[in-house]
Amino acid sequence: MQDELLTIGRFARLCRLSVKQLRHYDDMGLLAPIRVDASSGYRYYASEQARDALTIALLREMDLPLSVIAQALAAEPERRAQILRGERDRLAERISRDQARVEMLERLAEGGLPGYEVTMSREPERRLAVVRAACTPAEIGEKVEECAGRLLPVLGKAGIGWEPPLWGLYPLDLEERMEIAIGAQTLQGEGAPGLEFEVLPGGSVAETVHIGPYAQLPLAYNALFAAIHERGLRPQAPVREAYLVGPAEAPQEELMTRLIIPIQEGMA
Amino acid sequence: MQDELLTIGRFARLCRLSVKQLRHYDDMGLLAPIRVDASSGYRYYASEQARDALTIALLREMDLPLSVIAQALAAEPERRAQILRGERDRLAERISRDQARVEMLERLAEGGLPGYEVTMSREPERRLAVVRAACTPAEIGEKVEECAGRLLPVLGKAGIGWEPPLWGLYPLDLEERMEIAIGAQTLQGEGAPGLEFEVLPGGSVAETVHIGPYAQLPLAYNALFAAIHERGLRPQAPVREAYLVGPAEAPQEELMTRLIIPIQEGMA
DNA sequence: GGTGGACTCTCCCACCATGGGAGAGTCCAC
DNA sequence: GTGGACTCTCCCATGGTGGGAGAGTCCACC
Repeated sequence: MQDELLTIGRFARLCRLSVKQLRHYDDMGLLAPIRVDASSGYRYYASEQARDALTIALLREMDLPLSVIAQALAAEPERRAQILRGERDRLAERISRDQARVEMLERLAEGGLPGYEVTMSREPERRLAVVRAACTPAEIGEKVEECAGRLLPVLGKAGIGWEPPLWGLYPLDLEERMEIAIGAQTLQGEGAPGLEFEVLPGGSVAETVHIGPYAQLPLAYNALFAAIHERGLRPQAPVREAYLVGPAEAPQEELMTRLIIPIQEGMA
Repeated sequence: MQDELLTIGRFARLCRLSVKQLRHYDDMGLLAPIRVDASSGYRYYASEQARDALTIALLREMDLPLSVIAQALAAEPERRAQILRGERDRLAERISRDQARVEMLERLAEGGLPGYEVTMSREPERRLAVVRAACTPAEIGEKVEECAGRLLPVLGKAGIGWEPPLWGLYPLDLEERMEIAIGAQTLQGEGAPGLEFEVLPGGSVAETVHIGPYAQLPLAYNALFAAIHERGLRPQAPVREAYLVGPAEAPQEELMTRLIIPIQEGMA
């Protein structure tokens, strides 16, 4: 082992980092040189610091923020593993978001930006037996499944007949805490434990049909809202989805969903 | 259709964009309000602009840079599809990088940051018959396959016997244009078309064995370089990889690779 | 013991997209 | 006419890196 100290340039080459990076890491207290000349301000690194520097480079290549790297380096092995798993989860989430994005881009590139035929029409009044839940935008998928799984047995036990398709009711905006409902159209029935009834008013609506995975619904909503706002109309909550062909009946690519956005009527 | 103009706040709510965003898009010329009051500076948008604004919001959610969105909006449908496909490819690449990162993080979290046993030892001189190629870091995988696919038939045709394993020779740094070589140890042979011979000098080396996918090799190299530099030693190109268990013999998780970095000797 | 060239220092600015906040001005319904 | 909600412009911050200016330092070679 040599005790010679390394200048920043030499050390940078060893560790596959730029001089700028090393200076930055010094400034933020992530990796300080072992000695700093008081008069010249020159930074000197020891060979032993190469391990930390290489680790930093490695973790940066995995896209960990420097602040997290600092925590990880300072932490006990157990805590460190926990931090790394947290970052792994963060990346895994980005992967799944990116996958949805790739598919949407694919579709946009194929079909062009329009791609959806939006119809302005009228809907009859419908009476739904519904089950409600609160969730974040990311959880919608599971929550909808869960609600449907609660709704159908309750209807069965209560002896309430219903008419397909299943319906979903959603707020206009995907906020952090949103109220959703899954329902089935029915004429009879007067309420049961965990079951409510909701009457969807009839009237003007904008609608379109989306064929494909639910992850690509944003494309259809984009077309719908574009059509509505272009006409100077106002959408009205709740947005309605009718699951014409659901995940139980067909693969992802063949799901068919009717999207309906009610229009506020009687605007001055 | 109403001809009323919308203030920025109203328009922002319609399009799920923030006021700040709309102002920014105006400043950069991506989406200018249809009218700007000369005295007050107030921005007024038309309902018809909602389509563009929604499209911008949609494409931003897919992580397209604003500059690319501007291009896409201004381009003809054909060119637009081309741009979108380009962005799709960019995202797809990020996905595959992220997947490699996730697996490495997983491994780091399990095995801890050390995880590799680095040995300082001596290697005998070896004479290799090699095939060379130039590539970028991203192409290494395919290029190695390709080189191996060229090497073995040539050896066979020339009647040159060789001793497993296959070897790979790489530069110390993964640069944008790197020279790699794939070779097999052999005693006989005097050259053939597209075949060269290289003698790897014997001497001090640092080595370790990596078990798992090639995408996780950076972890092993990290440990190797850390060990080398910690001792104040200098690595010397080319880095050598011996493919003890290759992709033809076992699944990804069971690949076994010996990594050898020669050490510069006789340092003053 | 010079000297030249390579290195290093600190500072400031730029990227990208967005948000926060200050301080001033504007709109509109009551 | 007034209050409250809205809008304006400016500046700053984020995170990680790179570029460049202008000044200072190191060291090997002559």
